[in-house]
Amino acid sequence: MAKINEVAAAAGVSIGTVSKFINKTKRFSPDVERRIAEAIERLGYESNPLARSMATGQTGAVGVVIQDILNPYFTAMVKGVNRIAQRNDFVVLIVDADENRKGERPALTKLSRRVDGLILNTSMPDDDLRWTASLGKPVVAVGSAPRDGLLTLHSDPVRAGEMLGQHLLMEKYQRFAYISLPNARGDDERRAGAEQVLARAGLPLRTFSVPRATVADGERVCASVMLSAEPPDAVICYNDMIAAGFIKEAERLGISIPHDVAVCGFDNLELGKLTSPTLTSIDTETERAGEVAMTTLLDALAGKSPDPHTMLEARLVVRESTVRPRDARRR
Amino acid sequence: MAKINEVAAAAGVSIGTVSKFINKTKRFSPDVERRIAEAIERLGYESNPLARSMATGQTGAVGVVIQDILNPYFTAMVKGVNRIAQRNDFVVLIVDADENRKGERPALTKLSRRVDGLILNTSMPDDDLRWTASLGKPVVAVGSAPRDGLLTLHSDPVRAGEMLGQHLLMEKYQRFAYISLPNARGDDERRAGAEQVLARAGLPLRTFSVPRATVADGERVCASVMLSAEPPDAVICYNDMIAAGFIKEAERLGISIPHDVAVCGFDNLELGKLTSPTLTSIDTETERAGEVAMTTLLDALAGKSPDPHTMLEARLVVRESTVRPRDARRR
DNA sequence: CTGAAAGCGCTAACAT
DNA sequence: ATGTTAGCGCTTTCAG
Repeated sequence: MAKINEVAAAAGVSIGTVSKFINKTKRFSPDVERRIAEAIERLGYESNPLARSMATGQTGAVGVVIQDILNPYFTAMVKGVNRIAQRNDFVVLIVDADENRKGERPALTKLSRRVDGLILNTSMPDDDLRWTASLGKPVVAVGSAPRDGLLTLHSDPVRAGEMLGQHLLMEKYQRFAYISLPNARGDDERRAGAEQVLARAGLPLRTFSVPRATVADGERVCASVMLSAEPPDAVICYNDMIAAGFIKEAERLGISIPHDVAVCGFDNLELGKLTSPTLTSIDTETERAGEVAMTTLLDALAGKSPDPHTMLEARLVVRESTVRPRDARRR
Repeated sequence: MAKINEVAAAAGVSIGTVSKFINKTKRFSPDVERRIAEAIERLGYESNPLARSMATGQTGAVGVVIQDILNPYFTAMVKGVNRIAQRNDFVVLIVDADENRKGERPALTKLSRRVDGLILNTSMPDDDLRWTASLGKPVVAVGSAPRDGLLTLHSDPVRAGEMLGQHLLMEKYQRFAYISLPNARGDDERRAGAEQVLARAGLPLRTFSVPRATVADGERVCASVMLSAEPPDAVICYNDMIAAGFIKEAERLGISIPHDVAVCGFDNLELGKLTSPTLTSIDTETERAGEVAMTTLLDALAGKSPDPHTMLEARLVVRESTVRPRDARRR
C-alpha cells in the first residue's frame, strides 16, 4: 500500500503539500493539484486512518454499546446509528454487553480510547453511567433520564407504562400482572406508570419476574403466571420479546388471547406483527432514536453543543392481543 | 490520560522498559517490575491502542460486513463473532452493507485499513469477493463456496434446498413454488436443490420473486402467489423473514396453513417459533458460524493457517407449517 | 538487565 | 504558494 511520501515523490511535491491537498485544507496551483491527483490515482493511494488519528487525535469512529445484539430493539437502534455514521464517513465499533466478561468500566475505558465518542444503550448501574462522563469523550446515553455531563435521549417510560395501563382499563380488564426484568433500564418506571394508573382505578398490579428479556423466558413464565389460583386477565410484559414468548406458550396451554388474558409489551418490535394474535406495544421509534443519537454525537464532536437531552414521544400501538371482540367485552 | 513516558518517569525507568513490561515481552528485576506496576496503577495508565497499532501494524480489530442488521440471521452471526472477539480482546467494527452508499470496494478498502482481518456475510458479486483477497488481510467469507485466496465457511445450500423439497414430497404436496430473492447469496442454489428433487418426482417448481428479504415483502407476495389460477400447495421461501410474512398474510387472506398451503424457509430464525403455525426451516447454526468465522480469522492472524474452507452441516427443522394432520393428508 | 533512539504514516505550525 | 520539521504514543532493534 502506497504511503504519502511516495505520492509526494511521484508528484514532485513535498509530503506536506500532499497532506494539505488530501484534507482540502489548502488549495494549490492547478498544475500541482493535477500532478498530485494523478499520482494518487496511479499509486492507488489511500491515507492510513491510524496514522491520521495518531496525528490529529481524532479516530473517525464511534463506539456503540448495546445490551444484546439478538434483541431487535437494539439492532434497530444500531441500524439508525449506522446509517448516519456511514453517511458521515464514521465507522462504528460495536460491543455486546451481554458477552462482556470483565465489567463495564474496563471495557468502556478500552473502547473509549479507540473512538471519538460513545453511544450507550445498556442497563448499566447509575454509578457507572455517571462515571462515563469522566472518559473525556462525548457520550450519548439512549434510554436514560437526563443527567448532567451526558447527552441523553429517551422517551418517558413512566408515561409508556401509563398508556398501556390506561388502555387495558378502557378495555375493561380487571386483574393485572406485570412481568418484570429486574435491574433492566426502565423496568421500574414502566411498572410504576402502569401501577399508578391502575391504582387510581383501585386495582392492584401483581409483579412476576424473569431473568432475561428473551422469548424463551416469556414462554417459561407463562404457566406460572396463568396457572395459578387467581390468574390475571391482563399482563404487561417488560418488553415484546417476553410478551411474544408469553403469547406463544399461552397458545400451547390452550389459553386464548385476548379472550382469557390480554398481553402487551414495549418496543414495538416487528415480531409483534407476526404473533397470533398480533401484539399491542409501545412504539419508541427505535431506529430513529439511533439516528438522533448519532447525529447528536456528531454535533457534539463538531463543537456544536446540541440539545443535551432529547425526548422522543412514545406511541401506543394497539393490536389484537389486548382488544376483545365487542360482544365478549360486554359480558 | 497518562502516557508511557510519564509512567517511565514515575517508575524511574526508561520508556522502553515500561513498554516491554506491559507487553510481557521481557522480564525485569522484581524491584523494577514492582515500581512500574505501582506507577501504572497510580497513574491509571492504559496504553493507547492507536499508537500501539501505529508501531506494530496490528489493530486488534476485525471488520464485519453484513447485509442488513435488521435481519436476525446476520445478527446471530455477529453475536458469535462478538463473543470470540471480546474473549480475545478484539474489537469489532461493523458495516451494514444495505446502508452503504458508495459501492462495496471503496467501503471495504477503507474498512480494511482499520482492521487486521475481515468477516464478510453479504451478497456480493463474485468479482468483488475475489477482489477482497487483494486487500492483503485475511478475509473469511461466510456463506460462500470455497474459493482460492479466501477463507470460507458455509453449509451446502443445494443440499438445504433438497432437504426442504424432499420433506415436502414426503408430506405429499404436489404443486410447488419458490419465492426467490434474485442475486442474493445462495438463492440459485437453494432453488436448484429443491428443483432437482422435485424434478425427480416429475414435478415442476414455479418461481416468484421479491425485491428484499423482509417480512413486508413476504406479506406482499403472498396474495399474488396464492390468489392465482392454480395456486401452489407448498411454497419454499428464500428465507424465514419472507416465509413469516407470507404466513401472516395468508392468515389474513383466510388461507389455512398447512391445510391449504405449506410454507417453509431457511435460516431457522427464532421468529419461526412465534408464527402460527410455527415455521419449518433449515438450521445452519448461524451463531456458531460466527464463532467459527472469528476463530478461523484469529488463527489466520496468528499464522496458524487454519482449514481454509469449513463446511457446516445444515439440519431440517420440521415445524407445523409443513405438516398436515394425518387425516387431512389422507384425502 | 536496562536505556537510547529510530521509526510507524501522517498533520500542522512555522518557514521560506 | 509550497516546503520543512517537530511531534502524535508506542514498539523494537541495537548498545551498553
